[in-house]
Amino acid sequence: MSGTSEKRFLARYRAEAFPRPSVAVDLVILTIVDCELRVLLVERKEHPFRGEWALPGGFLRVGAKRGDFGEDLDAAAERELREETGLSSGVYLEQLYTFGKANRDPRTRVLSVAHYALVRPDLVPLVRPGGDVGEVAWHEARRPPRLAFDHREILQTALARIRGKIDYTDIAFELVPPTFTIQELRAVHEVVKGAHQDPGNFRKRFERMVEDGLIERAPGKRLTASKPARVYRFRRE
Amino acid sequence: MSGTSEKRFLARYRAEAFPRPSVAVDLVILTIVDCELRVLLVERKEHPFRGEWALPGGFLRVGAKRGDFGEDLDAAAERELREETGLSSGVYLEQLYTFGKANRDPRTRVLSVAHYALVRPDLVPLVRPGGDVGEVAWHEARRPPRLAFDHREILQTALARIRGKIDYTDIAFELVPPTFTIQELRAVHEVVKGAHQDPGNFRKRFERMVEDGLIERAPGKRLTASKPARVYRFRRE
DNA sequence: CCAAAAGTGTTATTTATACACCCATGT
DNA sequence: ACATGGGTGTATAAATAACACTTTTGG
Repeated sequence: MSGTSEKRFLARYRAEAFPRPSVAVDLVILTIVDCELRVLLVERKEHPFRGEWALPGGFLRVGAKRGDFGEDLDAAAERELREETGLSSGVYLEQLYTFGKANRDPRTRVLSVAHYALVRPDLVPLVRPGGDVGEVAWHEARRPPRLAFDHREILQTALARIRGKIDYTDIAFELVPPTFTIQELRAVHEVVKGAHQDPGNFRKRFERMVEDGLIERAPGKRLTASKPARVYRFRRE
Repeated sequence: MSGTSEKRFLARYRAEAFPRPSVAVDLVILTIVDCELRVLLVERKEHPFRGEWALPGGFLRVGAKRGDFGEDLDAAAERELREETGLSSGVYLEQLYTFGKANRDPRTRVLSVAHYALVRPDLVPLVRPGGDVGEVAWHEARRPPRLAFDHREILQTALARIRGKIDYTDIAFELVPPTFTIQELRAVHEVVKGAHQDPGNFRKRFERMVEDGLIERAPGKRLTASKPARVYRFRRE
């Protein structure tokens, strides 16, 4: 398969012949706290956009030496997530879109391969902003402050994505604790869609998921302001 | 907004400090001919994978000089599409996914920002493979030949994408001529989903789209092997 | 007792699925 | 005349939506 002429070609290949873009991996890290969608933002310590809020992210590591090509793209996203939150597992992470307007970064040509992450509310207290950065905080995802670069557009794209996926995928379960009540799951749908969900009708959808084996009863009850509610858990296959 | 300290920072910024990946824009160009999903492939003239089939594509153009940052990512995709097919309008083009395994290209680190395009069957005869390349041909998308790089995975991803989108978007209309019969649109659904669609039931869905103003009657009839069929057209808003 | 939220039920409308059948046309 | 495929109808099941109601708890 790999003939000698191909080997010779590769040995002679000059990778530096053409200019290349930098590639950033930016993260839209979302959670729900107090029935509000929140996004994790960092304050920029350096130019450009110094002092403004931005999505956490970093550059894709590309090996410098021959034979070392660096890290996989999805590994870079996981590394960034770990660096920014301290969380290394139990977080849903998915590639979102690649943003590539030529002048989106004033420094040089930078492509942003944006990803989004969904952090369960029970993990939020464990989030430990990574070492070197300055201010890090959760903000209202729907009313973010002024954002650096095209990060506002990236955020909007992420919100549109989860809104579109919540009805036919399992992502809602990434935004509730390991055990949850019907109302808690309904609250997730309401927050993500930004629309009221009828409790009775939602219950029917919920019960269908139980029948289908997607959800199962969990022991115990959840104490609320009134009548305690039954708790369930998502059955990961 | 852009203070003098920021201007100084940008003036001093050394873009070449860290190694960068090459960024390719690869295209999954699909059409339907004779009730079969087809993908446009090119034969590689150079190493690596010389002589094997591959998705058409090329490198993102990044400006070399300061102040010239090159072309937008979506402009690059359109340019590639034009170069490979000669078609400059009337073709649906959408970003698919960015593939970034570190060793997906044996030459050097190359990210592939894959896009997919849908070419209406009436435009297929107008396709003029661009200048310099060698063999170019339509292949069965479901049974492609051996493909270079990770292009098989990219193709599969594109097929999965259109399968998932055909029921709740307008992409089916990108795979029929400007005017079409109910059966022609049904054939598109059957080919994309790979499953039989009941003619009577599909007609009901179709009629609902007519009521909703999404589709309208077009003058004339389509001659078939038997009774001539009514033709319709998609109403672009 | 009472407010609040959990949990249940009713009905109408729309949509999906399976399938039987009529009708116009070219050969 | 007849096979072919266009065009139509019917019955059932299931999903969606609007909304009224009962029950169980904490205060």
